[in-house]
Amino acid sequence: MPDPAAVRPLLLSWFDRHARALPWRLTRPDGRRDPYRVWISEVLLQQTQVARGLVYFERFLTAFPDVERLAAAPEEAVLKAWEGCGYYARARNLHRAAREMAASGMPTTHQGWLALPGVGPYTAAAVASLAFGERQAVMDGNVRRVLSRLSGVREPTDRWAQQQADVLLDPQRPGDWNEALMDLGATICTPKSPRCAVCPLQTHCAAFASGDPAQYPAPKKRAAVQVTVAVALLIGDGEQAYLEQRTGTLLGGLWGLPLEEVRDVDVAGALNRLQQRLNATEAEWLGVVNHTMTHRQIQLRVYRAQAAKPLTAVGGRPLSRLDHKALALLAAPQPALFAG
DNA sequence: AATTCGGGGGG
DNA sequence: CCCCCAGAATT
Repeated sequence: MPDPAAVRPLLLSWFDRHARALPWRLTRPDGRRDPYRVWISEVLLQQTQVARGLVYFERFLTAFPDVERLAAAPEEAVLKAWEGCGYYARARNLHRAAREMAASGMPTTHQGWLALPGVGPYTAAAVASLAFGERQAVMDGNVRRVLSRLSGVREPTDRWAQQQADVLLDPQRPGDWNEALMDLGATICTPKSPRCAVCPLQTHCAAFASGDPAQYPAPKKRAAVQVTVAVALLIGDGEQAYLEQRTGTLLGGLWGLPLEEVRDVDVAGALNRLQQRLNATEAEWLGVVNHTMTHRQIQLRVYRAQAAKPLTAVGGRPLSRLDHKALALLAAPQPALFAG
């Protein structure tokens, strides 16, 4: 653990010159960030890179400029704005939280924010410090890596990292300190090939002294990828189709083609269940779609059939990438061969 | 403490 | 192919 009194001015003066200009860092007259923008951006950036977050932030704020309009919108419109961004529980929780705020007011404290759905220790500390000036230290992937390196601790626990962050937090500029630590992690103290030569904390860093800073922290263990095979039925075409709203934790809230999971390698059985459920005609083979997610590999076998079901415009519903790929089997023209 | 939840960037 | 990303909720 480096000396906080020595490290704070070094990092903050670096931050004063090199802070990233980001749209959610718009500063209000009182010097603090706008809580709505901070909240939306923090949720958007959970497990999502900044470059990608920028695009969705723009989209989301155009659709829902303030918490009142977010609360007034139907959940499906919120998911539509979030479409393609992943971890859709974030969008559903954002919507629920907005409705709580519309009814009871926006919290102004760390504890108050923590009580909202989709707001955990990281997001509560970020909003409390950036928008309300509260002394709360954020601990995200960047901070964890920086702290691991400064102290030379290869396997930091969440508890350890949070305690380190709490002690290091600059009590005079808690919001700036938090952003500074994250900016350092994102632009200098990167996971691979950190740019130690230009790091303001180089002389205080145990990992730099070790000669191989990239070895800190040790990589996390990952769960095995689960392989899933499913059958989907396309009724309609690539633009007007019969869609169902998914429930449960996987892609919950999004819409997509009706599907049945294949068990015991019995594709025909799954297809039969699907046809019976929808009272559909004999199915025609369309093609296969492979979709990889972090922890799951889905092979979707897509068929086309006729059934007396209402068709809806695909573009008006929030769909996952998986379903967009399946619909593209029919919407896309056959790849042309070059002749001569 | 370990899993689960998307999708893409970058080595 | 691999790890990682301004994490949170559930088990």
